[in-house]
Amino acid sequence: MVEKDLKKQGISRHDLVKEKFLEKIWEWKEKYGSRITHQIRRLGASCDWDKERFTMDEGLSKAVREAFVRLYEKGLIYRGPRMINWSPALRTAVSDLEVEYSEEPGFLYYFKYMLADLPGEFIPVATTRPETILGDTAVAVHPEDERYHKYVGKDVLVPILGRRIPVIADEYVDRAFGTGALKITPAHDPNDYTIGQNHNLEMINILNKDASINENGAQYAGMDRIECRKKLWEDMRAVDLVIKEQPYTLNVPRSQRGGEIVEPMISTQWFVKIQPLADRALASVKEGRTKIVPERFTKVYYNWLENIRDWCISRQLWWGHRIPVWYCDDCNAIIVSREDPTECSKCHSHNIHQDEDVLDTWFSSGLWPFSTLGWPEQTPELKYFYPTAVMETGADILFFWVARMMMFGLEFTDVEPFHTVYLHGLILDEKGQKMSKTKGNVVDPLVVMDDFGTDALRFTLLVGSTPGNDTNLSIKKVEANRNFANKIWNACRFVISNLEKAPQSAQVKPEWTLADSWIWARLKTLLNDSERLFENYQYGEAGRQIYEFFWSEFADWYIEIAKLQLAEGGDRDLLHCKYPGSRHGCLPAPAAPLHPLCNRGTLAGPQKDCPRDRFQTL
RNA sequence: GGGCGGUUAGCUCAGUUGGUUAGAGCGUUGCGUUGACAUCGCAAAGGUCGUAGGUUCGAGUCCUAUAUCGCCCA
Repeated sequence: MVEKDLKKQGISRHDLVKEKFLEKIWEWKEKYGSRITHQIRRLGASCDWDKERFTMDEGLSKAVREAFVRLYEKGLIYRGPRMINWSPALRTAVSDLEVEYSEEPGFLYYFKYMLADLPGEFIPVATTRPETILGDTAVAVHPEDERYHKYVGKDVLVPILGRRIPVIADEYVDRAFGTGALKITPAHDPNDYTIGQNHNLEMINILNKDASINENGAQYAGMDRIECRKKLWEDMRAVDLVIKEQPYTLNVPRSQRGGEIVEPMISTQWFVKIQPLADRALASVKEGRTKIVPERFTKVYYNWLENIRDWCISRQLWWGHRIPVWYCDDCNAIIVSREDPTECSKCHSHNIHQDEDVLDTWFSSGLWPFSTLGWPEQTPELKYFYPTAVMETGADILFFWVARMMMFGLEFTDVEPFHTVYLHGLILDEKGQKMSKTKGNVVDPLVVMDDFGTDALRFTLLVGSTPGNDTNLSIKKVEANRNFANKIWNACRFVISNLEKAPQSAQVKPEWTLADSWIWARLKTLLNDSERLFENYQYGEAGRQIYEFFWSEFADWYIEIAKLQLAEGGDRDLLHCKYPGSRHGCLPAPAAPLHPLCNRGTLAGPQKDCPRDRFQTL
């Protein structure tokens, strides 16, 4: 976000010195961080605000280091060249999860791979990214493909560059797709990378960090990849290597943050060997120690963990937790340490420097349930608050966050961080589009609360949807619920004012009328039902039933009847909280289950007009 | 390619062990109300619950197929 703001002013992060840039980020954090907490407070969240934590806090940094070092010592963190997703604009690696794919129109380019030693003969090959030809190190065909069988083991020539590369046979090749022959660019395509490893192919990186062509691209060096695609294709056409272009729908990988095209590249990065962690996280849900609500998400969770790949945790950014690794400039030792070292642990040289990279933000977030409580110290807070009970979060970060908390929780504490994960859907804008800082279509809850009140918004958000399903935020709905909040308020006023008029001390328990008995029975049923629904995480249904009861039965009927009863005079138990020993109170009763749904009306409102104890009869 | 979700009243959506005339909000129509509430009340119109089969005494709810929209993963 900060980089975007700067971009509007024509500044890139790389134009600023690092300190200046970090300063800007802290400014942003102060501004928006406080706005977010302000929103949450206004929504009436009952939090212990003294325990607020921020990812970059001192205590969390300590936990991050501890976690990194432990994983490293256990052999679960390693550094090495691997296929990663490279974001050219941000100039950093991003994880698989941060890449989104979009279908876009493009072309399938057909061209000739000339046989090196058989003049005039060629293998036709199709590709969607011609510029990657510069990094080709093989052509693959299916082992049983009769068309190309005779060429396996021979060499072909890379167009323009003239490098000799082998023709190999691999069952991965789909005979029906394109020409049935596949060019292999192990350094710039994940599938080719796998094939390249299996066949011990050379990997030729052809891209610089800004996705321009590097020196391996010979005369194309320095061109942007898209420009190179055009130029190379023209040059190939000039020497009769082009067969045809065919319109084709591409699946383009784009960065979730910036939106620009992500390039698969070989790069040296830090990774977490994730399999052992994933196995435990998987087992605890399978064996029921942690439950996911709604249940259908367990399948999604399984599927992800069962097919997980090592997690690339290093980012070439300036903001974040620095990787706690130092390199010795004299003996090349790698020092991984909880404390900043001053000398090389091997040769005691003082010529050491820290790894420039920072950690993926989700690395620290994954430690959240215990890093915020002082871990690795066995603090009283940690003992009391860990593990917690219910983790409530958006379904969209099941992988990013929930799965990582599960994995890290089990790895570092041997206990699941929570017994239940409740996933809500997304609050979408009126058109059903995801709200995001990037898109700028965010509806500020503060504005909605100014217009309709906190309770109206709370009630709408909690009641207006069904677990795990997305909700379009409709102002009409907020308006309707504002009317409900108003109804509660007025009903409360009526009851309270009549309580004040009632005899101060009724001596005998008054006779119940039919209406009294009816509303009491209904209330008991409602309380049972709503409690059951709350326990089953069906907040929406609970809210609807309470709404229905309060408005259609309590307000429309009981209060109307009560008016008649009051007019007759005498003691009426349900409106007489003051009767000694009475635990009945029809107003507070429906207010109790309403409290989590709209706590301004049920707490702040009545409290103002009426002593608190009247609302504690349940 | 695999998986998940939606498809219910004019609009936006509820409806979780299958059970009497399928619900709400908004909108529409009519009537009413000067004491909790006009940010209101009462009433009405409006639905073959995507389609086609199946299971069952009974299906919006379960099964199979299919259409269509959306999301996730590869």
